[in-house]
Amino acid sequence: MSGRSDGNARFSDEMLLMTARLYYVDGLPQADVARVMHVSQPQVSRLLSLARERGIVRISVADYDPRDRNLEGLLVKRLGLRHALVIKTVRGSKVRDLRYAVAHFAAADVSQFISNAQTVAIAGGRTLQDLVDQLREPSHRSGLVVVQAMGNVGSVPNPYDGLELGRSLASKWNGSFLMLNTPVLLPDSSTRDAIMNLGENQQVVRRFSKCDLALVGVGTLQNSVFTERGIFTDKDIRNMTRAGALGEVCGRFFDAKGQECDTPFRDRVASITLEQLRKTPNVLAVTVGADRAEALAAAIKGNLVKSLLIDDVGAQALLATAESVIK
Amino acid sequence: MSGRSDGNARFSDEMLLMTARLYYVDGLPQADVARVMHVSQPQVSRLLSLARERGIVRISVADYDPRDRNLEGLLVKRLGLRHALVIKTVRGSKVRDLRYAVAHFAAADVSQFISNAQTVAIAGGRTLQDLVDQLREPSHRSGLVVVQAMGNVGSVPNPYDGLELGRSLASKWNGSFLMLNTPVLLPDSSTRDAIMNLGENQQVVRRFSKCDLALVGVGTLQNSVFTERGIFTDKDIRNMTRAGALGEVCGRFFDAKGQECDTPFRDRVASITLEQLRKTPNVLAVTVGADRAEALAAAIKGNLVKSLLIDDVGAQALLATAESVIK
DNA sequence: GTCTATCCTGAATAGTTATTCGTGACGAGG
DNA sequence: CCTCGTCACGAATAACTATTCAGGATAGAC
Repeated sequence: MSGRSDGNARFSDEMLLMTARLYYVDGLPQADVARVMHVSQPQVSRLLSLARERGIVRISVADYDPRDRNLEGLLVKRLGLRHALVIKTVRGSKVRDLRYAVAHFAAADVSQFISNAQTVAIAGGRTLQDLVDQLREPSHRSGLVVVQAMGNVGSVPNPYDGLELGRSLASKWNGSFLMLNTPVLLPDSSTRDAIMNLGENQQVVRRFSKCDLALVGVGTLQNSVFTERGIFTDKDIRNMTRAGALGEVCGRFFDAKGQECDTPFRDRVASITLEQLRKTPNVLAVTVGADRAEALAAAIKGNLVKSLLIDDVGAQALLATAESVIK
Repeated sequence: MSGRSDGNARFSDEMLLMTARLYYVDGLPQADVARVMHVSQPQVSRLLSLARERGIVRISVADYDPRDRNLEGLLVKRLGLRHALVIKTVRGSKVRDLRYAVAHFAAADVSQFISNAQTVAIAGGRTLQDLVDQLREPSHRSGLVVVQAMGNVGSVPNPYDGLELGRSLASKWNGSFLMLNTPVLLPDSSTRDAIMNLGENQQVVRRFSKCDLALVGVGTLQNSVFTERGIFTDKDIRNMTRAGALGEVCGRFFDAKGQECDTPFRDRVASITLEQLRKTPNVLAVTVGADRAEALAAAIKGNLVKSLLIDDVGAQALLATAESVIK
């Protein structure tokens, strides 16, 4: 609790001021400033960052609100969402960049959600990955428990699966992480039950009912974890379609009303159940793009999803879909 | 007087704002900003400079006063100078960098002097060169007449001789320049008079009496135009010393009282006379360093110099010299 | 006094930004 | 419809800036 408050006290304000003036006001390159100040160019670079730090130089940017409050309001009002985060995006971007932008601009708000929670369930997905990457714990708080919401897909660990995301999220909040130690899809219902009842997994399953917050993606038939990783065949997809499946959350498929579809897969999935999600106070779906509109509308209608983080184009598509259903 | 007021109107403020936010607030490198904004990195660079231009980004530096007002006050008070510009400098700098710094920080103030003048005489010297290099005409004014205060030294044109400096100064103010077409040192008095009376040079000589402002350097015996260019021999210097010479202005040597020394050189010099300088309302001496203190003190005492631009170390030395003389 | 441990520095260089320049798009004039 | 002039764009690259690293200075421990 002694000195050490500021960094380098050895540089006088006068010196920093002169350096800053030459660089920022007069526009000299650092090498020229260095000659005038009789120091080396690297030192000028250091002096300048110190000057910024000490507030001798101030760079202010007019406020930019990355959120589309208008669309957010519509989503909350028309779909009954608890929270909506709609991020403005640039048209024509690649999905990869879109995900990054959405995650970047939403990070601060999502951090709030997380900091207010005790227990958080987390699924997988690339937008979720970007989001977790961008998160920074706002204050040095501890006690957060993160649980993996669904089993692992395939045997190759993947940086955007719940396992990695959960681990990363927990470490950022200095919290603890509980993994769900099982493949997401098991050969049959009894095996599934057996594995989920193992002592270690019971730790996790018990938490599924006690989460304050779940972070999930929402998939479509064409674009779910199973489809993407090649676990589903075309035939499987047709079967699912026949069963009325419109979307997927945590490996579980649901219909237009957000009710879980009764298919052979149903009881082989190791993940938080839709019923448990429904009982979770806040379920934040994180998606990007317009192609998930129907699935999202259904998930929201079924109360599987309570809050939404999405790009503005996706939000507009979702609203359009919801409207057309009402008509 | 039509459109064309601002640069690129094709970029929305929204876009600039977002770019600026990502770069300045979030600290992303331009390449990353480019991906998010779906443009190229060079475009981000352009967007950012446009954002600064439009005031969306503001970089402010606490005011830095490069002048030592305290020393200036002392100089004006104790030596009776009209104006004193004392520039703060960093100890240990090379003379080259010192000259640059002094010129840089004084440029704006000297520009004022020049803009207020009708006719300006200019001598040579390296600090003067740096000064002229840094000058920018403040408003687009015309009508300035610049005259070369002393003949040329040697046959190799030199970028810090009056010829070049005068040409450069005049062009910056969109004024006209009159050169003094002669070597500074002639074989004898009659040749000197003959050349100075040539029609073309008479144009210039006549102006010598009508200058509002003269920009000059002040030399010492060890360090004058003549010494530096190898025109003086050691013997010449000894002769000068014997004649009481302490300093030099425009090729003319003066003693401790600022009176011109009566030496063989005296009548062979082609330049503005000391008497003409005395009658010039403002003579700004521009020097750097402590070694000219005595010469400066004498020049000021003799009313050859009315104003002074100097570094703080030089100013202090000058004050010390002046004090010791008084005692 | 000697030995660490720590900190500071600038040369070298990795990393980032600004500019140049060739290309292609667009529009006015033929 | 073609030609020409103008302009904007981004690839290449020049210019500039930040960081790394190794060596030297300094302060404190013994």
